[in-house]
Amino acid sequence: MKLKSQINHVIENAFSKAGIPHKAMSVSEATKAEFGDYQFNGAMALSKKLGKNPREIANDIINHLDVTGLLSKVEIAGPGFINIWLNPLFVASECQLAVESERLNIAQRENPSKVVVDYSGPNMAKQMHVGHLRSTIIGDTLANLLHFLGDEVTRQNHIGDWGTQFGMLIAYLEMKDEDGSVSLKNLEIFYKDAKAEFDANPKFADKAREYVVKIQSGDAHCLTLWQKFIDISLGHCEEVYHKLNVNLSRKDVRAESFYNDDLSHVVSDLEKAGLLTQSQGAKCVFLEGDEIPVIIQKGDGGYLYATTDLAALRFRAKNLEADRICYVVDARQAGHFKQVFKVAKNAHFVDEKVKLEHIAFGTMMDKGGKPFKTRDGGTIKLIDLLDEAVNKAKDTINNKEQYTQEEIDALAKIIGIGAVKYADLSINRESNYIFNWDKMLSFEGNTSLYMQYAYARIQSIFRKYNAPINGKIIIGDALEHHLAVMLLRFEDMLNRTAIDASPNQLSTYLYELATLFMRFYEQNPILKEGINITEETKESRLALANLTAKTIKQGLDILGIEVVDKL
RNA sequence: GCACCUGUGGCUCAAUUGGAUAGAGCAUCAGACUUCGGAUCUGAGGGUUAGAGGUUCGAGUCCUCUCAGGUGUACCA
Repeated sequence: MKLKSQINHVIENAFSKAGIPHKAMSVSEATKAEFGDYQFNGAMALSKKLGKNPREIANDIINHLDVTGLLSKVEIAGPGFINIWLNPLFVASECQLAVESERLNIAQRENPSKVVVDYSGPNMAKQMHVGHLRSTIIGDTLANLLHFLGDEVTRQNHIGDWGTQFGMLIAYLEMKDEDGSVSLKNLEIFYKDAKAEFDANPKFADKAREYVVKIQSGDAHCLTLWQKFIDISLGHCEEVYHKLNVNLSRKDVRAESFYNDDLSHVVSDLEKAGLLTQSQGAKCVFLEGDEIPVIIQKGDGGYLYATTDLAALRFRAKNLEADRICYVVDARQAGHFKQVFKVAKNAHFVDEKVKLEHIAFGTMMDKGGKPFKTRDGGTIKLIDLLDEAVNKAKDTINNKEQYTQEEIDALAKIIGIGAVKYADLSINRESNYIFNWDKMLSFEGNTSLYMQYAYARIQSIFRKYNAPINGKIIIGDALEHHLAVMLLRFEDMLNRTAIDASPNQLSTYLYELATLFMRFYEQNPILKEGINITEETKESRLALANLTAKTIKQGLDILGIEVVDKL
């Protein structure tokens, strides 16, 4: 439920009844338990505008506050904070609605947006490495989240399948004279071998250059070779997506080559709009305030990154009719996107009201805090990282449950992949990322395993109980109240996370929720032998545990992390 | 040179976008088990939020300067 807006509504009513000629600002979650569940800090801000003492204003507000139903207590504290306690009966009945609802009583958007999320974008000439991890899983999480909230999401995998290097690669594939299934097993080696041949053999180099032109002009033989190469390379990526539990498939691929035919139109349309300037032989757009222009067409007639991006932006805005376009790309390209977005709007390729967002994430650093260099060979292939994570997870499984080898494999996959994803998704995406193998594969503290464990414990209780869980939720003590309010905050948090496109808000929430549940569970036993609680209390606690489990599962599901009933 | 980003306990990160006494995890130390699953829970120590000014009822958050690090900076993507 949208808890905040309900409380805000009550405050707004008090504002109008009290005759305060201002819009009420939103309440926020209380920073401490002793301050209640929510707090309203607006009285201080209004003090100057109204020429009144903030405590007086706060008093005015609470005197006109309709506390029936929703709230149980309000209090003025400090300079004019209004502390708000929710009515336990209201909290209980809302939790009840959530636990009985298919989607935890979370509303689908009334006015869904059409959102394009551009993420992953691997280069077909190379194997995916650890640097591709962030774009892939942050983008996937964002797409999952927006979809869950009811937006119309289009995932776009803007793969790099076009450019001069492909002439060399397909010429080499042809030389190898096989279908590629052997030679393309390792793209790094294939690329290196092709490059060596290119440097050593002038005849081959000529052919490679010739093939570049031929692909671009639509030569059937070369296009067949090229298609074969792309298929195999894309197959490698799909293997990674599958292991990563990422929702990207072929239908989401809209490659660079897709926009190729439109590039000349981009140039002519910019020309018509009077935005193009010849400079040093190239066709450029100069933007106000920028020293460096956006180069649209090179001196030799070739097109650039920016040209393709403009074509893609126009396609997404006009053909896909997007209201919001999110680019999940490394923060180092901030300047590029700032410029391209501006050009797209100036040229009316994209309507002014369309939101263009660069969902930037920090650079991958090594342990010494230096940027991870892709050229120095030091890259770790993504697929190897994932396999390592799964192997490491296998070692940590204490085989109390007497699993079969097959079950262990399945479990290790869920734990290991979850750990890798969570390690990444739980940190603020904008800060630089220190790549640390140990931390990434650790299963202690704030990791996905903690949430998975909490979930499994709850399922274990249900197995023991072995009866339908449909009791009534009653808030029995402060800890239960705290847990229940946390559960009701889920929807507000998801909406905030969607606006900011910051998965770490979701992971922080889940960790807090799981921690709170563990405390609740230690303090308030449910089925423990020898305890003396009423049947009502037991059923209420079971229902709260059930809602906790459902919420954890739903949250992890958005992050693309699976849960299991037994660990 | 110019522009942008970052700087929070020993380490890795939070901080509801300007709110009350800056919170977690790891590590360290001390507790709780014939476990409703110990992959857990309870507690302790550890901070002048890089530094100096400023704005205001109130600053880790906004402004200015300094220092340190990172990134970008015309035909690669």
